[in-house]
Amino acid sequence: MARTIGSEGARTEAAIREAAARLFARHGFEGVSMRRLAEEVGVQAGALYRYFPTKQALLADMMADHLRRLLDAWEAEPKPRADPPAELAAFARFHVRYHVDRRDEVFVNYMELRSLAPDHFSQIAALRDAYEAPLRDILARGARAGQFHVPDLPVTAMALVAMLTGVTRWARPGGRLDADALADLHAALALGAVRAPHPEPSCFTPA
Amino acid sequence: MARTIGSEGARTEAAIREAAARLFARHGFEGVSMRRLAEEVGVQAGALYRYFPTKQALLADMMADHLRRLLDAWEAEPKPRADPPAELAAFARFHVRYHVDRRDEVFVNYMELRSLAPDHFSQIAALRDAYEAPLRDILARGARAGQFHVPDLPVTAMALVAMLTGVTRWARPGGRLDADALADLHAALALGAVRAPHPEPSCFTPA
Amino acid sequence: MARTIGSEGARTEAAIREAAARLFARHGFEGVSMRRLAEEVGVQAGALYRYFPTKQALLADMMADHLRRLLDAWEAEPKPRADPPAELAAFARFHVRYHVDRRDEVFVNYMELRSLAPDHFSQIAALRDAYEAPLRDILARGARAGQFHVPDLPVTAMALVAMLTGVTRWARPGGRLDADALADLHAALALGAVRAPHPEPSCFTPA
Amino acid sequence: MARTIGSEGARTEAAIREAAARLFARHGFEGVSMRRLAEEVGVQAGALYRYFPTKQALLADMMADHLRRLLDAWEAEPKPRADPPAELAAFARFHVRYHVDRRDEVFVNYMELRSLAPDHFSQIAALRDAYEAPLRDILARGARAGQFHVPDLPVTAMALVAMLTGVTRWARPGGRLDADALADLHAALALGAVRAPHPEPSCFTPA
DNA sequence: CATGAATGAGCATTCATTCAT
DNA sequence: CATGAATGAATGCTCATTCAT
Repeated sequence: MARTIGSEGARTEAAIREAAARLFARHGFEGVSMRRLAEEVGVQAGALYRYFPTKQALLADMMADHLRRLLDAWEAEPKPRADPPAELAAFARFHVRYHVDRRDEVFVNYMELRSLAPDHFSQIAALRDAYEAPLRDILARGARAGQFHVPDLPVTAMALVAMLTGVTRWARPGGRLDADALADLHAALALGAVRAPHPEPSCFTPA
Repeated sequence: MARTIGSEGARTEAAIREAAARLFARHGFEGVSMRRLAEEVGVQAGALYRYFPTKQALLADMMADHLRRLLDAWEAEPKPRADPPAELAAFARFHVRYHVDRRDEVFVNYMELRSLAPDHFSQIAALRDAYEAPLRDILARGARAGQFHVPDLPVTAMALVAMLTGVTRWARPGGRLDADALADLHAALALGAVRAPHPEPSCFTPA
Repeated sequence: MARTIGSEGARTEAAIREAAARLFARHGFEGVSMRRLAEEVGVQAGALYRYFPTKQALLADMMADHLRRLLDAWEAEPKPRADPPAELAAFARFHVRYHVDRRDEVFVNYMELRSLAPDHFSQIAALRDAYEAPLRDILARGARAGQFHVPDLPVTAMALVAMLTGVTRWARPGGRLDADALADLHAALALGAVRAPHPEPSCFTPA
Repeated sequence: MARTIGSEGARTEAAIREAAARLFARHGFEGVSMRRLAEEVGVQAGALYRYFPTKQALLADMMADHLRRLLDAWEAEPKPRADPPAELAAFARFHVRYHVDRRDEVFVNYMELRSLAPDHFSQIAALRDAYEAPLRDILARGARAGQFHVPDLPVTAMALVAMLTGVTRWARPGGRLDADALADLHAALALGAVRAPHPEPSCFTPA
């Protein structure tokens, strides 16, 4: 019988990643043993080492993988251009929707930075910074245009990301609100947080 | 003859709490061994068990202690009354200042909930809920008064807490901004996030 | 490719059982550490846990195993029928011979009942009761036939077992008397202990 | 206020001995910690070391003490003289009654020999031997007089002691039979075990 | 591609014991 | 006479990892 493309091995590796995301999210990186992970996958512990040289490498790999897919997804997202408020809303909506759908991976990414050895850490930190760069750019352009009030760009960007990511701490699939509703609510909060406080001039000035 | 009040024992217990907060925050609860903790305190591992019956009990004790002191501090805080926007700003400023000054304890409290056994967990969850209750109350009153736009109260409260707490992830003592500056910046963001969007009527109505 | 049947694993497990019987008998269950046991077997302590999930389970397993083999051996023993004195002598001889040859296992079985958790305990107690049942049966039939004087059946059965088992406390292979001699001596004592006291009628009656 | 004769200290020491007998009997010497013992007595663990230099010394002390009191009690016991069967019955009755009333101490004495260091061990072994000497003497005289059938003196003595002591393994105060009933039953068994099998000569010889 | 057996270090916890007070 | 604090070694057990098969 013909083998599936990518063969057994590829399927096993995918199963390891999935199981690791689930277990690391629930019990923490240090709280999951290779034996437990192997059991979830349905192999012996030794077999995991065919796919990842160490437990730490598995974690770093998962985290980098997640961030790269996040960046790709943002690239692929249809986005408004040259309209910072619309862009910010789009970013917030995208961020919440993407994160709510991938709670486990996100949780691991945000919680287990401290479990990384220094060289893995800087690789991951660079990817995260790359993902947050467009947000800083949107805020900067909106501020220059007088649409946003951003007294401190880096702090504001980090505060918004913290708020938008916080949703993964409590949102559950099948909860009261679906991903779209959560995305809209958070987009409104993010937009409000930085909106320039006095659009009153609009009453009097032609501008 | 009576022992000196506050003798060795009390000092050792305090040292354990301090060292535990520091180490748990940096390496995670599961990432710190009792041996490592004892070394930091300057005793042998066995001595820790004179003060806390298990490692888990030490964690739960620290978390409950932190939350009780947080609740007490908020009680003691001079607060504006009957002015939701001012109250929200006060809450945000208090929260950021308190949290930035106690980064380790906060971090442990927000990260290690999953390390708690169920009964410890519910005790801690109740304390956290008690702390967030005044925020929900402020938002509710502000919304009723038309000062805030709060389409979903619980989600908004959690989003604001996530934003205000996020600062502990990156703020360092001696960083570019001091606690007061960070408090002001976050208070403005929080207020903006829920501020009712159209004060425009002021242009047209006499009100 | 299939592993050799009875490979390393099976040999290691057998070695653990043997070493455990020897060490538990000499130093008591609580007096033997898993490290010490592993050393005797020639492996690291952790390796023991591939074969027995806990130290307690190892003990219970050994005890149940011993009792099952004892029951099987008694089943397989050629026995006189319908002649209680001969049956009692056969039981006594069997018991002493079997026990003298397996001093360590017997000693552990009789001494370490208290080290068992309740569920393990009742399993072992049931097996012991099953082994002593035939003895009670022999005594009962002999008493009914007037061949034995048994004023209290359970007490007598326990007293006999205590006497017959006591030999394991001091008998050593290569001692003054071999297993058969010990068996005969104890059989005579047991028989005497319950023999109906007055065969005197033989003097006067023709019977 | 006048101190009780023997003062606090003597009472504490007695309490330690009592608690130790109870706990060692139930959980084994190695199964009882000095802390647990101290708790039972109502003092801190350190206080035990005022009375016994080590845990091992406490055990040896208890065991020697028990055997000395046992020897003294046998000395003080009113005994038949020059009538081996009556003497054996008296010994058996005494042994069972004394042992049933002091189950904990007896149990510890018989079980924990192996927990003794060599020098303590030989001291205890000598005392036990001294206690069993009269039994061997009775058997020897009875055999010489043709009243007993004793093909092997040391084995018979040990077998009888094993039988008579076995009662402590299951007898409970308040059980179906009281100490006297148990003593009588065991005396009859012991006597029967060694009684010369054929008193028939009495039929024919004037003797 | 995976197993089954094992290692050696480490874990949380408990121990008998000491000693200043 | 006793406590409260601590030690240092040991306990049962789990871990990430290795490797012959």
